[in-house]
Amino acid sequence: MKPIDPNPVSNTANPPGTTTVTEQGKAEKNTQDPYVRRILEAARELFIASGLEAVSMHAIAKRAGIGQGSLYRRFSDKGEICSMLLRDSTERFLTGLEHELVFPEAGSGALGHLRSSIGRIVDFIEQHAELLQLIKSEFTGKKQLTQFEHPFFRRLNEFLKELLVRAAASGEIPAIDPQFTATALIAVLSPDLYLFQQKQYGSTKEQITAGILALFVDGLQPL
Amino acid sequence: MKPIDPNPVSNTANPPGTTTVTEQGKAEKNTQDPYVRRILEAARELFIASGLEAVSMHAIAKRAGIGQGSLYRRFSDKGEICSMLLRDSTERFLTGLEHELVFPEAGSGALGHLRSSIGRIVDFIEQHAELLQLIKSEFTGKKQLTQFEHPFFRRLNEFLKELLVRAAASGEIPAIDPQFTATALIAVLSPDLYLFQQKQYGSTKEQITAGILALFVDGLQPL
DNA sequence: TGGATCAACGGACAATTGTCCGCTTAGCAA
DNA sequence: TTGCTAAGCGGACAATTGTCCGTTGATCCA
Repeated sequence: MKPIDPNPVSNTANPPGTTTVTEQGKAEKNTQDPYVRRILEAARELFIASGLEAVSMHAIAKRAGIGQGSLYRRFSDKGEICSMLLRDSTERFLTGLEHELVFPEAGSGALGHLRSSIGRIVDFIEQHAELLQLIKSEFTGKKQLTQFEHPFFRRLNEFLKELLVRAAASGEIPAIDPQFTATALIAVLSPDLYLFQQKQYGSTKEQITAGILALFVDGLQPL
Repeated sequence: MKPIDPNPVSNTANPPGTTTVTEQGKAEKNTQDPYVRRILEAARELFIASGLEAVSMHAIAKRAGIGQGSLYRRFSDKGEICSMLLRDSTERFLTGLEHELVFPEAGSGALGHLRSSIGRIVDFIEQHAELLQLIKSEFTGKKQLTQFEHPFFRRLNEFLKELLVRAAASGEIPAIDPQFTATALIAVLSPDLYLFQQKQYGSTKEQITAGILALFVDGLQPL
């Protein structure tokens, strides 16, 4: 597909032991690359000015003062640009959730933890529904992937699975398939469903949260 | 957007009382229109020959021996063509489900009915996952809609809601929000999740069905 | 300092989607 | 039959996406 994008910082050989650059590492690096900054800055300005849909890749390249090819070398579609623009938010959000996995609040158990996390996730989805939706549609369109394969949802999936495993281990819920249940939870937490319920039935955030909790927390408690 | 497509069968004034043509009616009519038949036939042939993705609207028009404009007048995108190609299957399937709503099997109650229906829906999704997926992505791309707004999922939603209402009325499950629960069920039954579980974890149809039942049938039973 | 090398730049280009509009032709009245 | 009207056909066109390749400029060595 696209040629491998080598580390643009320096042409000298990599110091031993650092040859493999993780996806994460690459993305972090990108954010500091002034070239990438220009692109992201241009995109943000245009998005704010005209809305997400109205902005073309060509327009972003032009605004950033670079060619089409150069833009596509960094970002293979608009969804990837959105991903990067959301990166700070998602990173902070996921890190926060994962941090609590290491130092859980005492007292409420894994199921209580799940309950409060779902609330926070719904908050986050609500805040970023539109961008997340665009990320998803670009992502699934080009690369034949489902939303579940997006890095953000992957990490969320792992997080939820861990909570479910803990709840099962401590006997708070019966032994269900934690992998499947976590994915199902992601499906229900997706911006898609949120936006639909809101638009179609005028559901509030509280109603949606309650519905999810009834299914995935209360519903799982031992009979 | 596109000019209203009047009933192509006759130019004479409509008989009184039949002026409003339902979406349903329009679609039924289309299927019989030889012009539309040609398009669907061409599309089917090309799809079989080259796969869904590889076929362009232009190619379909060319194969059908008509112009681009004429093609777009009938079908605003590839997803709509797929919808129509699947129409017979979905119609038969939904009619079957809805029929049982009127004449339910005695003995198992609404919850048992829900259980068996979910099994049948998963079967159907499995059979048509690829086409349904394409329908969804085209649909959501152009018209800013979520998968839940597609006629097929709408009807499925209504069906599931009715079963949930009955189960709640007969005391088999607690009084949950049937509308939300039905939509959540759709989200979990979507081809997206099915394909992901299958591809990523090699899940079988039985495992997926079991996971759904655990959440939406067993999980809802009174505590 | 000068030349060789090569990564990466960016614009031109092909492919696709969806719209628009001039022309054809079917249907009707005289 | 002839002329009128309008439905709708279909190709040309604009817009967008994503790729390819000729060119540029930085780095390194002599």
